[in-house]
Amino acid sequence: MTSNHPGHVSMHDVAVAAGVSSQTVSRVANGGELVRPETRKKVIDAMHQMGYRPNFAARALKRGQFKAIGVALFDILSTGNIRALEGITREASARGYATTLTMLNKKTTKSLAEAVERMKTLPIDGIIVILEKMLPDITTYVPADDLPVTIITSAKTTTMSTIDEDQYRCSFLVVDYFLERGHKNVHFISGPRDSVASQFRLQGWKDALAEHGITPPRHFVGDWTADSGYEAGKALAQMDECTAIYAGNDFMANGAIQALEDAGKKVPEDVSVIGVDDSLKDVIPSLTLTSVRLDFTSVGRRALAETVRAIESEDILHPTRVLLPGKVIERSSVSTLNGSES
Amino acid sequence: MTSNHPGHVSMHDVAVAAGVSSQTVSRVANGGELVRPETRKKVIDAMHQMGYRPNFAARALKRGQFKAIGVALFDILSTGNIRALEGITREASARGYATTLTMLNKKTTKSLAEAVERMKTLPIDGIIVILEKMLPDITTYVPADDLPVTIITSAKTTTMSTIDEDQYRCSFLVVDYFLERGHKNVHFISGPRDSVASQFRLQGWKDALAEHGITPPRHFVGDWTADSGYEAGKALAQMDECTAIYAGNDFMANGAIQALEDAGKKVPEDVSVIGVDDSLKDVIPSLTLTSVRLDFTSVGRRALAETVRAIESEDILHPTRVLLPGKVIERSSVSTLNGSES
DNA sequence: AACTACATTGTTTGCGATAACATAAATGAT
DNA sequence: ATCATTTATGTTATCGCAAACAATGTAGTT
Repeated sequence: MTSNHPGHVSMHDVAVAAGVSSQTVSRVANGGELVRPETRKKVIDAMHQMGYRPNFAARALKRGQFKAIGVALFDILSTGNIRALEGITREASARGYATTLTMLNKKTTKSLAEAVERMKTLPIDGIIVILEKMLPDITTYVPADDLPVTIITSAKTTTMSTIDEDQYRCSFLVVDYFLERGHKNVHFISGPRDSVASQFRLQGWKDALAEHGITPPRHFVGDWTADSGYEAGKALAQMDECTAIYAGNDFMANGAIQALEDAGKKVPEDVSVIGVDDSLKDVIPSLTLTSVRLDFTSVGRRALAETVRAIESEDILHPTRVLLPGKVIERSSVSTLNGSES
Repeated sequence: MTSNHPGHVSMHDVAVAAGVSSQTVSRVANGGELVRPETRKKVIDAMHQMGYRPNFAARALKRGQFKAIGVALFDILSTGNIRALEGITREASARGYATTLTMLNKKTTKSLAEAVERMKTLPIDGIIVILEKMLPDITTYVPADDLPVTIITSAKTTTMSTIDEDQYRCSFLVVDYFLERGHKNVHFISGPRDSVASQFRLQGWKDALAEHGITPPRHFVGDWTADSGYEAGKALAQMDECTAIYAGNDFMANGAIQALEDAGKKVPEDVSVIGVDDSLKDVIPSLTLTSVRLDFTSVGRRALAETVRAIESEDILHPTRVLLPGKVIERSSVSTLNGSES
């Protein structure tokens, strides 16, 4: 070892051991063309024997590329974000990219901008931001153009590529599902106001009902927890005209169901309920809750694919906007009412 | 820009613009000592104006250090693993380290060894493996000595540092909690056999009972899901002597409770239940389930701290083994029996 | 004035890998 | 046999940064 980094075996070391030039070692290391089989074998043997591993920094310095993507997220404990992260990591690994994680704290556009700047000093070629929370002024943030940035959010912006579940259409899925089964109206328990997802679903719910000439009733605002769903459910149980409840996630749906049953209403006989996330399969035995499954893993995969596309493309690409549709997973928390049209 | 990496501004570029040598720029960039305030200002102005950011690869090549930790995990969807990952990432960020993620697929020691080898080509200075699943021959795997490896597992090995929740003592916590409240025996619904956590908890449960001269009853083996807990609960409901159930996680506990209630037994009046993970707070309204909270976030933090310690220490450290105690979060799924000693 | 001590800046060098070019050996064509 | 072509290998230069060293300047001391 001639290096000043103790313990590291360089190409030159291998070259000396194999009796060739370091360029030949380089060729062998990179799936070399034009190396005689015997030479190759000599080099490979020397590599193994000396425990050679290419130095990432040197390679990156020469190539100007890291083969790595930085991922920034605000909240790692939410189901959707983790699934997205999983999708990103798996797709990245399949494409030979590594994934570097950064946790963000404050949910402001300024902190996002700072985080992106900080990430640019990291060994990465592109950035994916998982932005569940609403940043009202996200549209004003224009990233520097030297590193592709993809954002997982439903918020609209024309300066970066975005991708997400189609939160807006998710509400149409649910509303139509209820209406097709004879329900006359759909009550909504939304997530917190600062969630992008919530805002789009709220609008979608209103629009979906409006499309059928139905006036949306007052909606409830929860905080994603079962307890907040329970509160809403308690109030909804008093409203006799309420036959269909659309909850922003399964936790709140579960809370609402509990409240309904505590108030003597049966699900789905008296009131039908649909949640979102399909997250309770393992948690509740013989689960009956019908739920919209949003495929966040795919969102992650697509986000990564888009980022890599931008990295590997020569010229600057137009920002794209992709929205993936959800899917109703049918169980038995929805009943069909008499006089149904379908 | 003189570089062949289009868009990149190098120290030299800044140096020319500021009318100094690139070494002076370097000094300013690294919290420079010995630079005259005016010179520093000139340089900083030039940096900002030109949008200079240090090149990570070059810096790493020179320093022989990446300031990054690789994290390998088999399963990103389990609560414990995510929390551990969160702890690692936050602690890393606080210490100026980045976190690079790798997903493993097959749960064999060989695949672990391969993954570690592959990770060594990444820009990282140390490796943390989150190893929830049992690898029977983990003790035989000796990592190469050029990169510190810390493993999050309860399995014992003398070749690497390990850290985990004290799964074994977790059972003592639960058993003692029940016995102190007058229960004469404790039934156990364990997780799957290939889980390290399960194995240690099973042994702990047996030993804790034995310490009080109690013969452990037949235990049930679940798969972490509520449905498997329900099955066990159905059987346990038939056993009149069963007053206390220790479930390997909250999902199975929840399933068991459902089964007990379906069989006409009340919780906690007839049967008391304790789960592990404290993971249902947001999921079930007015949660009553008493549960052991394992602080996986701390495990992650400690794992990172240990890895960094090994990296930054000059000489090779002895592998350490750390086990963090859990804590019973009291709610109301446990009743005190008549004739209790305490 | 001569000298020391230190503050400030510049120059040289090399980290490890590889692109670009140069050279040498082997093969084929006429 | 001679020259063109291909194949196989070596040489040089460089990516951007920072350690080590060198060179200057400036202030304080006697």
